[in-house]
Amino acid sequence: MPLISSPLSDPTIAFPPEPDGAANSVLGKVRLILEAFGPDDESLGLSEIVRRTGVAKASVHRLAQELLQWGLLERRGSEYWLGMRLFEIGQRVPRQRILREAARPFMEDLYQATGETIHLAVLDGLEVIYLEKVSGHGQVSRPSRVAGRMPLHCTATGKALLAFGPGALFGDVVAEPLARVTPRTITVPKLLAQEIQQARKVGYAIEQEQTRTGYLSVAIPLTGATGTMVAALSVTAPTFRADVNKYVGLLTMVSRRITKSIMAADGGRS
Amino acid sequence: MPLISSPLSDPTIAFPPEPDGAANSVLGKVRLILEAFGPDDESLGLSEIVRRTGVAKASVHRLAQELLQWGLLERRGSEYWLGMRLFEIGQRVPRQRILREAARPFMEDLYQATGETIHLAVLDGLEVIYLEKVSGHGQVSRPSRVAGRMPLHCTATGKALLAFGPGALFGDVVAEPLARVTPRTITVPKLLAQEIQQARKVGYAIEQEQTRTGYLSVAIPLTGATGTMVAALSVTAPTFRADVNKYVGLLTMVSRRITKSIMAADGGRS
DNA sequence: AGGGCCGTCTCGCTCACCGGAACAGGCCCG
DNA sequence: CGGGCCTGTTCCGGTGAGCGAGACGGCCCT
Repeated sequence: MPLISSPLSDPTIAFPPEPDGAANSVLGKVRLILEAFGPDDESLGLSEIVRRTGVAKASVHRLAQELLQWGLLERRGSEYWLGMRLFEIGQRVPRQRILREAARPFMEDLYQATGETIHLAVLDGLEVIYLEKVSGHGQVSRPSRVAGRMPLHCTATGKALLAFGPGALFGDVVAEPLARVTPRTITVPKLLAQEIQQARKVGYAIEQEQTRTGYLSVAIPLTGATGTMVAALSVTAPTFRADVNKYVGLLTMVSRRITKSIMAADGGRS
Repeated sequence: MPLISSPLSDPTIAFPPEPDGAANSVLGKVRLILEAFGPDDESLGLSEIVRRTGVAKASVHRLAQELLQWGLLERRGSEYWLGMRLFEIGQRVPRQRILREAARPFMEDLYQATGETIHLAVLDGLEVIYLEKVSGHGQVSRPSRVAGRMPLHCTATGKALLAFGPGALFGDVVAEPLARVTPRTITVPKLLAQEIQQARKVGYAIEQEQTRTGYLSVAIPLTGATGTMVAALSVTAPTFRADVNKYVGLLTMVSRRITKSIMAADGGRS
């Protein structure tokens, strides 16, 4: 909303880089345009994009034409949509492609054996990001999404990553206050540290109604060729019918197989 | 390989726009850089990108820094990788997200009922592009990939799209010679037309060893809210154990359910 | 017919971008 | 050892790609 910090001052006097996120480079504008599309937006009109980005209308129009030609945007009527080519390029990203291709069939097995939701997640920044999800018809109100992000401290996959991932991670996470997601979410660093310690001991992480009331999750780490932690695999089930021991058994078995599969496919990196 | 058309001439004398596909806009360069990463490339060095794109090294370097900051590229050592944010943005593309989210659980059902590979595909240009794939551990040599492309005339999903998609499509496809993928691939437009006609009559499309020897596929169209064709769903199985009638039955049942599900979720568009 | 949206297009100024060239480090080979 | 040859990185002056205020026409409301 605040377009310019001080409307009276000559803009040339203001801080040249303009402290807000906007950039005056072409790429900066393109970034603003593409990120103007929220996770739930289907399409946006040109003026709406102008409103959200703060970029001049003529510029948005010009850049949109070029993005259209590339296929990063598509157009129906006078509405812009994120284009298929974005999906295509996104699927090439190796950090998700390799893991996903290796884990997919095993996630299928897990789903068949449990009938519950299976997640594959990796660490990105200080959050987990879901690479893949296998689930049935269960209709919860706000379901998790592929490529969706979640905090580390309230998810089973997040705890697994905290326990078996980079050592400095825990410190960074508790540096900021831990968000309360449900009444049972752990927001005290000390308690979280205990859980992580417990996870290290038993080899898996667990979360009960800390992400969604009525559900619990069990997660196990996946290690890459070098022995470094790269991802986590989890089963999520309604608490009333969850069988934690069963899940742990299945996950440990599958985890070994996936690790072996990754090492066979990938030479050594990552 | 041919760097400059005539190595002796002063480059400033050469055609200023350089007739090849390269663009002299920032976005054009960025496109070249991102598309320098082939489907199987994991990482590229800066010089390799320069070689593939033909963009000046200083420019690639500068743009790469900016892409790095955005997260579209990542870096380990001195190698560039396509970055996680690309995956994230790609998953927001509505044309795949909506369909995929609606179809996912049903594809799971199909897989459980058949044990065979299930594909979800849409039309993009004159090819099919796979939005989703559910399969087991079967290790074929060159497996299909999510976001991979295939010709329309040799795949079951492609024929379904030809039969129930836009009317002008067939003409565009046969305008160019039909590539032979296996010995059984149909390369004669007349024969293809007959198959399409047959598909229209029975309501599904079939393909036997026209994409891969030893395998057949059955596909069914999925219609959106407006009644327009939007996608196709298929079962692929080794010919020796394939049960076409069973697949047709399952697909027709599931197709109706997905269509209903899409209409419920999506208001009316697409 | 007026006011408010919308998308489109023009046009001269100017600053972001360009890219040749120089630089620093690693590796192999003579 | 030193001289190629390969990396990735940095500098810097010239310039044209990109910029955005503003004008314009179409559409839907009052």
